Amino acid sequence: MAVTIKDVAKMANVAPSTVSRVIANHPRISDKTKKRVREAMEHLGYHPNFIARSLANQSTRVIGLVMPGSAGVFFQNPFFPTVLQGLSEGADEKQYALQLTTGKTDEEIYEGVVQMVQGGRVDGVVLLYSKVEDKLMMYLKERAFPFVMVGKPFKFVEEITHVDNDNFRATKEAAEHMLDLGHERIAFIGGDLNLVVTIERLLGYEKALREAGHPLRDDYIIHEEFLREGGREAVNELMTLKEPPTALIVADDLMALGVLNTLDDMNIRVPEDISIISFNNVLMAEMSKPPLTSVDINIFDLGYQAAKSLIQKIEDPKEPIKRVIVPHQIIKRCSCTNAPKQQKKNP
Amino acid sequence: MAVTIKDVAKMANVAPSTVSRVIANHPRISDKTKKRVREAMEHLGYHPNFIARSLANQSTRVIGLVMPGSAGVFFQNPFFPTVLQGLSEGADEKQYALQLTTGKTDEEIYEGVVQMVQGGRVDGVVLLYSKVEDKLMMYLKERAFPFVMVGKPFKFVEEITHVDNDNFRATKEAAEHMLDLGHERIAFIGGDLNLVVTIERLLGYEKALREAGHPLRDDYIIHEEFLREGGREAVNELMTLKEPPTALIVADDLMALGVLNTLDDMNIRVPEDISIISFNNVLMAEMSKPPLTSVDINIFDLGYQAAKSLIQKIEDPKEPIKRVIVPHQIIKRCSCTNAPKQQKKNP
DNA sequence: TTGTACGCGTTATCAT
DNA sequence: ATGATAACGCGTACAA
Repeated sequence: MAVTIKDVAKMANVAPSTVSRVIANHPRISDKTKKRVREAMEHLGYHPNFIARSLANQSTRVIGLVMPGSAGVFFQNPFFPTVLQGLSEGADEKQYALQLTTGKTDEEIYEGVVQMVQGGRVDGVVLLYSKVEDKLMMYLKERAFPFVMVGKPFKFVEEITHVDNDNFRATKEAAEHMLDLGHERIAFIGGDLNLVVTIERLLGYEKALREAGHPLRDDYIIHEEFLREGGREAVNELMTLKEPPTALIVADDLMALGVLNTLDDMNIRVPEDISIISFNNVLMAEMSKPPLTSVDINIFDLGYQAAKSLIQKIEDPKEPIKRVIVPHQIIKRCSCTNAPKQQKKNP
Repeated sequence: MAVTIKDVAKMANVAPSTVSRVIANHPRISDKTKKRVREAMEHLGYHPNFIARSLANQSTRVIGLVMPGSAGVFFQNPFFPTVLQGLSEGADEKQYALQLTTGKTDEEIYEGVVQMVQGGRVDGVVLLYSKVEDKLMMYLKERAFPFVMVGKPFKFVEEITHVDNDNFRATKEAAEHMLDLGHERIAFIGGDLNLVVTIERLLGYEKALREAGHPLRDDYIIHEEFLREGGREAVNELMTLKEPPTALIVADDLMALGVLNTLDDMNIRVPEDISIISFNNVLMAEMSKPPLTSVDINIFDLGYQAAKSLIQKIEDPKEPIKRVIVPHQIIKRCSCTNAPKQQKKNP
């Protein structure tokens, strides 16, 4: 059995409560006993028991992390480890620990989080995604359990503390970058339409084109959740249109890498034949050939701010709803260039 | 305040202990009361409190995950999310939760783990790496606290349950693959020499060359922990040797990608001018140009088996020391080809 | 400034 | 088959 507060008390000739107070650095304990108690702790190799402490305090200093149901793709994307790093740093600063939810299906995850929450395992929860209809979010909201969302809530934007980029504006700027380069035929390759981020980005894209007076073409908008061959056909289709696009806005670097591969197979050169800009600016973006122009969304910060905000909310329940917008910035590399003077049409 | 076992007891007109027994599905409780209690639980929306349960049981059903100190690079490597997925699945099956350690420096991490362990936050620990002198490992070993290591322990191989690949053999096979293709000038680019995996792989490489009767050349062995430009110079140096290698064994796909880039800048073609084989077979390996021949080490399984083994050890302390070797296999793609007939020398 | 006594929500032992 | 009671280790009114 481990050494407890009582053992320390006995050794220091004080009451257990006194030891407890020393641990909490209670002000009105004489320096003399403080010292004596600390020596006893040292001597016995005492370490406070978190579990007992949690039970007494009704607080665990643990934050639950919720991954989306489609964890497979989520895990593979460099986005995940990077937010995690941010969360880790934010949590660490305030001495919080991070706990992961496991579970494959949405239903399993939901159950897991309910256990976590009702079981008192965690003081708060971070939702690492934002999707359109989210039962889990509604559950947390209704119970008024402390949580923050990474991404923009689909509903109740004003009522949910969240950390997000301005994806609408970011994508608008990306499109405008292409427009500035003289492109007119700009296509959009987005991800899962159930994710709010996809919707926001699509909207930004559309807005930019509309403002520039360009028509929105359905055949220029693709949605795939592909990492590997998935989007091959889609890109193929896109590029064999009568009027193929001269510029591509791709919602994710990883997807862009796939697109790059497909394009290469089709003997279409980047950026000579087609320009590409993508999102996230992960490590691979700069290692690809050509290096990708990418919108850096500061993923680490997303995580860091999320942790910070959640902890604030946990520690002060009166903390108001907050919306943190993490800045983005276009990192220009080599995958974009001016539009060809006369835009070729496929025969 | 949440609904407790007592509330349920009151509602069902039984003692709290009876409710507890119903939860545990104790055999000698009449079906009638079982039903009555369950109805009450349902009605009140009762969820057991994990913390209280942990305190009473002296067990948390939580597994602690320890990342290496250089978490930055570790996080960026696709290795991490993939083991994590395996761990997650293994833990989930047995209803265990995963908790991460935070902390930047080795010292911080050490302290964090000690807190976790002594504080009773976790029932066991997974070390996600194996390095040469590991204070933390010694600590766990000496306390006889349940833990497993992903990778081969540097010392006490027989005394520490671990999950690993046969990295020695894997690398030997990789080198033999090159030898079979007629290569004689084979270089090795490894990672951090403090990691046991690096050592094992180096040894396997050397063994293969020695068996083939080829000399070991110091200038053919490089160690870098680079993801980006880091290894640029090293590769440059290697390729401007009087007798540059015709084949490269790279200890990590991500590093290989960097090498590929450098090579491209130097106008050295893969595989025409030089063959490359690397390790891990992560997603990027098949998306690169050319697609990389890579040794698949079944990272997911590494995690899955680690979780399984740890849980066994937690639940049965008499469980003997185990060593789990996860199989590997060479995935042949396009980055290797026959050695050039007459090996060019640089002028 | 310090000690006493109780509660946090469960499980487990010992009765009945 | 079930109930009372004592842990589990700590925090905290309340008392002294």
